Amino acid sequence: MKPGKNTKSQLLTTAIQLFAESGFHGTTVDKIVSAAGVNKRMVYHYFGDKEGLYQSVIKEVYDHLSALEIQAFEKSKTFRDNLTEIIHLYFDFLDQNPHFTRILQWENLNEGKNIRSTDLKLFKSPFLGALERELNKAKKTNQIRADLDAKHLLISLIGLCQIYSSNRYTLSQTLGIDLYSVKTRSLKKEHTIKLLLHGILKKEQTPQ
Amino acid sequence: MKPGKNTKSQLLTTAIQLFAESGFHGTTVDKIVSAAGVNKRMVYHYFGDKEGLYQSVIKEVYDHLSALEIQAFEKSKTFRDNLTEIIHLYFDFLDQNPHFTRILQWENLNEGKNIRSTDLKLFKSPFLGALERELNKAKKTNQIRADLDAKHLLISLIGLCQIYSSNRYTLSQTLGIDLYSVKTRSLKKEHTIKLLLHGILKKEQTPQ
Amino acid sequence: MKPGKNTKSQLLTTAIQLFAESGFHGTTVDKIVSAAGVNKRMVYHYFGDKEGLYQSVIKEVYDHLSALEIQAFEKSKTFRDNLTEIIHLYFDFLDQNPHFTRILQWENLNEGKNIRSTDLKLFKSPFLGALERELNKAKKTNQIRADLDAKHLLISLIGLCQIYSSNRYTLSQTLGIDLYSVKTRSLKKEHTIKLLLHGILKKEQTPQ
Amino acid sequence: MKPGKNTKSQLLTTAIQLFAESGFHGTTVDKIVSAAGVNKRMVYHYFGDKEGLYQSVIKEVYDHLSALEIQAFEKSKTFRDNLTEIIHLYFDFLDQNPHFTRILQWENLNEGKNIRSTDLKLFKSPFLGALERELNKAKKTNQIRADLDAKHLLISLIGLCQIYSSNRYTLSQTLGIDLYSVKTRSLKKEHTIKLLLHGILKKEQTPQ
DNA sequence: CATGAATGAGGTTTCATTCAT
DNA sequence: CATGAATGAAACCTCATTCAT
Repeated sequence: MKPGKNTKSQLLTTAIQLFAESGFHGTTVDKIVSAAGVNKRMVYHYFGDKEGLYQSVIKEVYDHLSALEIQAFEKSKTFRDNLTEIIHLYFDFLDQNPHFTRILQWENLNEGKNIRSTDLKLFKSPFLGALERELNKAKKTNQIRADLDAKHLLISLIGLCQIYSSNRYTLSQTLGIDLYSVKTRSLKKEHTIKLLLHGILKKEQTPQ
Repeated sequence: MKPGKNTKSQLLTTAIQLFAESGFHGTTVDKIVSAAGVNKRMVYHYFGDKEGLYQSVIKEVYDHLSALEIQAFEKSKTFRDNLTEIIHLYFDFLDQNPHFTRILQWENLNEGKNIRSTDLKLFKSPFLGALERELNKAKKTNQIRADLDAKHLLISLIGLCQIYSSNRYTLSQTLGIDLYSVKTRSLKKEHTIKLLLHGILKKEQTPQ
Repeated sequence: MKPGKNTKSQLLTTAIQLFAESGFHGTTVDKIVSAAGVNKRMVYHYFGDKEGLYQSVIKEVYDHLSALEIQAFEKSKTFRDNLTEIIHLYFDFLDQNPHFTRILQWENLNEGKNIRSTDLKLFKSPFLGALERELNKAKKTNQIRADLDAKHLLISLIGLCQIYSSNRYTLSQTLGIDLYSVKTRSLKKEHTIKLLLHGILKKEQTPQ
Repeated sequence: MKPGKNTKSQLLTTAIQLFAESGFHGTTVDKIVSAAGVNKRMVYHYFGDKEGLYQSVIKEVYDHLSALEIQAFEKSKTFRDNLTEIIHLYFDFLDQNPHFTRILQWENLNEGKNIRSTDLKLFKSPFLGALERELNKAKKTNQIRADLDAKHLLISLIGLCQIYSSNRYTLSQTLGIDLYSVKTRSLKKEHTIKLLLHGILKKEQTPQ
């Protein structure tokens, strides 16, 4: 293993963590290099400047997200089970990868400046392709409403799942409940799955 | 009008705008006072420090949000119309008050540090009370699923609406569509209302 | 009682305390007016500026010191008792007026800038006159060494007494004893009186 | 010589001078770096903050003082000569190291805040050990009073010598003499030595 | 490839003082 | 006589970045 690679990946790993925690302006190069245990100069050697490091972080996050698609829609059979599965998958992903989703939120607040300026142009949602295929199949077999648009449905799915983490603190405040108690964790899945299935499936397919 | 009040409110207004745009760390006191046209010292006179100003901004946002409840669930009659109305209201609010919703998102990323440290403890969601009342009425008349929980439903509603603005830039990127074109603006409302109504209403009540 | 006088004296009292504690540069006008409970503008009204207030403080301290002379050398009879008395007096004065002696120390460190620029030119040590008279009497009666100079003796007396308070903290550190324990308080008096009496009196007058 | 060491020691040297002249609050970081000819950032690089620099200065002063003991009580023979020698030494030290003694005085006025917070805990007076040894010898040979305590004697010695510099300006003012004229410089030594010797020695040992 | 020192611009905050009423 | 708002200079400190080795 080349020693340099180690320094670079160490920087990237630490930067993901710190940028996720505090955003671009809330993190300093000093904090990153000190947490990573590498020399400050190395940031400029490997990434040009702080912004270069940040963009590498964004790219890393997107690459990580891509891996999701591979898992989705592979095991289950019926559309209904597939949708159930995907919601579980997405909730679990959000829980297990808070760094990555936080980075996306910072980036959205920064108005996507860094997404546009990188070579991520071609990136597609990891779910979209799979969802479109499944949706078409289900429409043909008359299982779901015919007017459903895959993109909007995907947006809704993401919104329904992400809101629990993205607005975790303000919702806790205004609703007076802890969104991350064990109890709530299973309740939110159940609620979301039911809502989506009822919202999508034709009447005769609707679960009790 | 007292002379000092003007300076203070000028600072607050400008701070809301700039904190909304760039977050706490992305904004400088210098930028704020220069945009507000007041002396820098006044920030410390009225708000203690930068963080005090930020907390006043948060408080202002919450106070503004409270005004929403007054409008909700007042005009329409049936539950179905009421829900439709509330979604329109919420989408419109998000569109018309990007500053306020952005502030909340920054604050969520900051892990709610400032929400907790202020005297906003007693704040309740402006919609929750109204939604709970409507939900109970609709359950009694057998219009909706009996297992629906008002808080989770509210979370879902917020998630379905907010995702279009909160993830505007990453979604545009990954789905390849402009979420704020005129066409999409009406499509998203239509889609969301249908999804929610189907998701909630009993089968015989479901719209075609 | 005029209300203005009250404000002025309130400022002066508070300023003595704060300047004594932290010196000229360690104290702010804001702290003084806030502790005094008066409006900031009043400092400039009554004293011109911060330095004017400081000089008024110095003057107040000197005036206070003058009152000492009245007490000294009045009650006792023999020179020996008189000297004993004066040392007691001086130690007690230092203990009871820490503010005043501290002010003098700050001023010495400031190289006497404010002493010289005020109208304190004519001020004399409260002890010097009395000491000179006593010394002359004692020399004539052959009680003490003939080569003693009143001024140097006074300096030594001040030095012997003041060192316990002026170097309180560094001495505590380097000698490992608390200079302000009850025990030390009487020991230091005893020690100093003996040292001075032995140092001054002719052999046949020396106490055992 | 390492490149950085130079900047650090340059800062320290300049800081000793300026802190001695004007105290902690009377000196600014800007003045120090400009006088030292180094970049302001270096203060924070090497010392953390202004207070860190100040504490390093205090430590430097103490370390410097330690060097005194080596010289004391080495050359002369009799106790009387030794005491004479030590007073000369101390007066000379005060004259030659005004910076160091002033720093101690500032620190005493600051109530020893920085002495206590550093690792100077173990520091001992450079004179105390030597003085105790000499005192014991002299007591055994019946040269001095048996009731003399080394610590109080040391305090008195310091007080007798230091008062000329510590109260230089107020004494000049109130006694009307220049304490630093050539004439006074030798007079004060003579006076102090005589006073101390008379104050300590047994009668038959007392000088004429 | 790696390091610690160095830099200058700019950040937040505090100061003594003055203004308007 | 008294007040709170306002001011500009300057204080302490931090930033991203570069230099010299």
